Amino acid sequence: MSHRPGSANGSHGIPEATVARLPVYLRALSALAENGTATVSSEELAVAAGVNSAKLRKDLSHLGSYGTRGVGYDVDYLVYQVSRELGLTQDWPVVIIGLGNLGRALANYGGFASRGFRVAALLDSDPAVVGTTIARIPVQHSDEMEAVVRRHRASIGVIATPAGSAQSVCDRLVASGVTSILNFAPAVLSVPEDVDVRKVDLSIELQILAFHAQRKASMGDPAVQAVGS
Amino acid sequence: MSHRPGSANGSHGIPEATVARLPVYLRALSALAENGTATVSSEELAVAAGVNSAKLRKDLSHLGSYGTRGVGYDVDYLVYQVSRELGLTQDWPVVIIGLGNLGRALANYGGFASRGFRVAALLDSDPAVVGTTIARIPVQHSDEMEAVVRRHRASIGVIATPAGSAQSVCDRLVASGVTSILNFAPAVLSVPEDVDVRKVDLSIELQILAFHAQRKASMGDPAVQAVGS
DNA sequence: GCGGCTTTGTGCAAACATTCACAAGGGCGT
DNA sequence: ACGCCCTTGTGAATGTTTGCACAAAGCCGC
Repeated sequence: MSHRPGSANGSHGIPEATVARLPVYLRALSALAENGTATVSSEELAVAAGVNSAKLRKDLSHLGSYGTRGVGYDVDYLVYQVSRELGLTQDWPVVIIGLGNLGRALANYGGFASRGFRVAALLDSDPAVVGTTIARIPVQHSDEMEAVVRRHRASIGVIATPAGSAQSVCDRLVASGVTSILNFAPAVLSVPEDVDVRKVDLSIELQILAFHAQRKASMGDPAVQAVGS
Repeated sequence: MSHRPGSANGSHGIPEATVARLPVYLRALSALAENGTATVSSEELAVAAGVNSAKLRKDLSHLGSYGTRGVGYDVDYLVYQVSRELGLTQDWPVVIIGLGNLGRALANYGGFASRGFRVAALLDSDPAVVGTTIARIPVQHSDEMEAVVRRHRASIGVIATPAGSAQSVCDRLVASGVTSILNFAPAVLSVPEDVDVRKVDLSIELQILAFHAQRKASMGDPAVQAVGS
């Protein structure tokens, strides 16, 4: 990720940790709105989002003073403010590259389409897949990448290829003008300063779980407890 | 996630931020090992893992002094040490619940099986899916969850159900003895202290990308620059 | 064996994030 | 209009993470 160190807390800068939580708040708020709830306190929203209420208040305070003391936050208003801050009031065309099992699942994923994201095009290099239709969208050949990206004005690319092709696909996305990349391939991507990469990696998550699971398992183990003391 | 605040840097505690990076190092190391590389310097490994070399050295120093000054790290030895620390020298049976598009992709995901993780069982509540076979594994009914979890001694559960059923599936996993959960459903799960939950959520990642993309877009926009100054 | 070259491991300071605790402020009943 | 109660917004304290910069330490050639 290319975040300049000094740029985090500048004149209008929202801390990275806060940005990462805003989508969670937004989801909780949307659920409340659908529920018909008009206002919500920081404590209630914090519980729904699974965080501490002081943290939630500080996070929201970075967006502005949108609450009313003694009352709480107006749900609809806050949904709008958070959406706007996250840039979800505009349309984000997304291109998915790689339509194996995962890419197909992503293309069909409903939650994708909501909230301003729209799957604009699908690309793959396998001739057996090119030409087929997934989720009503035709799969085009990766060679068309640059033309497709420019035509759809896509600025977000999702890489769901095998690890081996991830970097070259990434390079071509960047060359086509994409500046935000969501990478599902188990590979470290190197990109220019101004391009953002976020990584989603099940294998890593499982390994982190395994670490904690092992620690929990060894807690009850007398041999290890003896060593630990 | 249920990490007691004080437990982070105890007697043998490895910082959470470090744990999250160990799998990345492990992957880079495995690639080097397959490549036939015998030793690697912190600088080389840091580049391969996409981090700063000082950070890498400090991370590794939490596991012990496994490097040789003036030389670097023995790749095979380090692979072993990191694997052991992460708990990957043992077998982790995993149960996947929910076999929609995503669950199916996960069940078929090859990288899953490597590194000690083994898909032990598949569960779904849809009668149309129960009884079918995915990746050579029969899909059983969710009602069998407790029996299946106990029979396979599974301690890791993967939730790939719709958001609506996630909490109830989670509760039943916990009741069956699962203490590590990887949640793909867009929902906040509430669990007891001793259960670890990690969340993987595309929608959130996309929203974070959108935030930064919007900021980048408004940087070049004269109107916004004027307001910023 | 010794000096020079290289790379690790780490003390320290700065940056960042979390949490507490409370003053400031707004609504509501009287 | 006033005072009480409730909840926000935030200063200050604490904890965590990062990154620099360098001393400690191993290898190699001579």
